Amino acid sequence: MVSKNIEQEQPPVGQITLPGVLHALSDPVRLEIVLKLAVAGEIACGCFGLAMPKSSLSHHFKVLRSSGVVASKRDGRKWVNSLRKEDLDGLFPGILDSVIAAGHAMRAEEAGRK
Amino acid sequence: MVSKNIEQEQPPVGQITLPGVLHALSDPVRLEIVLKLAVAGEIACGCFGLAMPKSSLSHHFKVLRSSGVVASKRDGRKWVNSLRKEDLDGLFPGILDSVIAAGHAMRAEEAGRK
DNA sequence: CGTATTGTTCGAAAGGTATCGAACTGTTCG
DNA sequence: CGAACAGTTCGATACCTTTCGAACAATACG
Repeated sequence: MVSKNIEQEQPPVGQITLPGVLHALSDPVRLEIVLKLAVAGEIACGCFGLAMPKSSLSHHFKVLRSSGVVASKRDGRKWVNSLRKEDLDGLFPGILDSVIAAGHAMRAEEAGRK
Repeated sequence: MVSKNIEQEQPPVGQITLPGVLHALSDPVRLEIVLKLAVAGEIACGCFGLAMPKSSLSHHFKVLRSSGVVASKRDGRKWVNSLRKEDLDGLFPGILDSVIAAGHAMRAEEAGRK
């Protein structure tokens, strides 16, 4: 039996909902995660520069997975996370791209205002 | 003094945040309100076919206003609500349009599945 | 096998959110 | 003025979220 639970958490395309996705993206920590994934493609959970306990990060990844935004797969002893970009683009064209673009702009502006 | 409180609730463009907007849109009731506003342009609070008490509706409008998604103005004894489309498009290009399009597609699919 | 690594799960505390009924404010109209 | 209307505000309840530490599982490596 291979990593049973996590795969079940990730819904098929037909079960992804618009409010669910928007809710997942509406948390600053999760938005940050999505922005990094958008740039890096695939990252393990621990490789974010976020100052949080592992359990908090794990919670946010669970929300991202169960809403259908992020896919996670085992690779050795890490988990490799990636955006479900094709699924989301097929369901809600343009949303992911515009949120990512706005999120990056937001971060750039925050950095400039420091 | 003219309708003092409500205007203060509506933030200037500089105070609208991406997580705030996404959170406002992530509730099914509020998403429904936004979709109707997108079609109708301007609607009074009571003119939604939503089966809810006035106080619940009022709460959702408050969230929509304080996140910067909706503007409300007095007109006689009604309130006229409208989307802050230009402000949102300026801040987060494409997000509102893609959410509205996805929301309408979602509703159409729900109707077809009845 | 034992240990380190990576992340999950559990339980609890603190705060936020949705929902509702009842009371209230501001506006129009007779 | 007084009644009707449109929506807000208040208080209460129930639920959901975020956050954290501690304990647990799965994998890799010596």
